[in-house]
Amino acid sequence: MKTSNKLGRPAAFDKDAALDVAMRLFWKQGYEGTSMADLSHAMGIHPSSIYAAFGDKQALFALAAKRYIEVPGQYMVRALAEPTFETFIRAAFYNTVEFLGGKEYPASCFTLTGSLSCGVDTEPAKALMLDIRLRNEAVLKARLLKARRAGEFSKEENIDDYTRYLSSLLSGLAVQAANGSTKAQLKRTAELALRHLGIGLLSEG
Amino acid sequence: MKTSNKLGRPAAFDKDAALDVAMRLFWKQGYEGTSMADLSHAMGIHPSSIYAAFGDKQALFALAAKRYIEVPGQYMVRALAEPTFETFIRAAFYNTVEFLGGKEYPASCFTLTGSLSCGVDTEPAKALMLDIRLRNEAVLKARLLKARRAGEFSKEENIDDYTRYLSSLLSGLAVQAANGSTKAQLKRTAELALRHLGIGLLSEG
DNA sequence: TCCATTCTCGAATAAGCATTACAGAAAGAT
DNA sequence: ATCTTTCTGTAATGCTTATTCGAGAATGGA
Repeated sequence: MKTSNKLGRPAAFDKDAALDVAMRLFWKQGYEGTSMADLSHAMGIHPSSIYAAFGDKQALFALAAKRYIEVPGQYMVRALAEPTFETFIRAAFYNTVEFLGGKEYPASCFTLTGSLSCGVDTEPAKALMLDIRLRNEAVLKARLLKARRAGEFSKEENIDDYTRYLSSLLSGLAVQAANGSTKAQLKRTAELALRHLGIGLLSEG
Repeated sequence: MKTSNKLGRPAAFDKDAALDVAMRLFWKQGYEGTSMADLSHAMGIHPSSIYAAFGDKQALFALAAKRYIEVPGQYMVRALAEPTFETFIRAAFYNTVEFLGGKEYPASCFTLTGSLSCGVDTEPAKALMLDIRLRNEAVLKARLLKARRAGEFSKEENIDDYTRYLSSLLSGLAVQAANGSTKAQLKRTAELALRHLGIGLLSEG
């Protein structure tokens, strides 16, 4: 597993690039729909080298999920950098539309397509996806609390309820993407959501 | 496959009851996560009897999906019976919350957990789930058109966009249910959605 | 009673699955 | 150049998968 070792034969493949391929395949086909043979073929690495470099299938999936969070999943973190509550919400929806409707990655969201349901013996994968979804909700909630402290968010509103509502709106967009919505359609759906939230339209994109 | 035949040994199991069990298992574990051995065990029928009665796994899944539409999936059809647009929307959200939060069936929606992603050789199952989701959107759209004709729905609003927005709101609730939301939490999320749609609160339930 | 039909059940099939054992190859260190 | 370490690729592992074969059991009709 050590990559910084100078002894021995060097690996013939780029570990990050291979992990990126695995992430995309899990994203597209889900944990159960992706076999080690599929992965070996797509990554261009023989199975035993995959096991040597990443561990077993579940470990590889966990690493793919980690990469998902750190690379494409950063779209929500970028929205968090927005200074005000309103610009944050707008950026959250805008970035989500870009993310879901873009061509660089499979449509829909890794945390849903990765494993929404599964057999009893692959539940760790499902639990991992659930964990990420709940973490994202926690991040959203923290931002709402910050907005409340800044006086940008009504004290009448229940933070937990509003968090779940926002989360469900964003998940809804992910399902729309899985349904085949184009980026333009996703954008108009997001615009409707923002309008009903009482927040202005998306900026150009 | 004929059930109305009077000749030969009669089946030792109730076909409808067995199909109901299969539906619930596919609903909970998804197409790929459910093996024929799982089904055989849960249905209490030996594999060859399943093949004789329902055909192969994909055919059984299709029959389970048909049953889903005709029995638990009727919650949206019941909402369609509401006389006005506003009572329809309210009933749609209320019934969805009852459906998702109830204990009779697995949490979340069959059309998502059944197969949202899959390997290349099980794509018919995914396509079937997508087809049902798109049919449900079409039903929603037809109701919106009716509401427009009745003057209950603004002519300014784009019907297709509004349909997709409603659909994404309801899908979002299904993901919330999969995330572990209780019925009470789902209800409050739905209430927020209705409030932002400009429609009154849910009636008691 | 005997026949025709259809179901049940255990066993078998062939393919695919995740995973690993092993032999050889490639590199840096000495 | 040799040694040690680590990677590569082939082939095998044992298990699970969906599906079917064939023998026996159960029924209604003649």
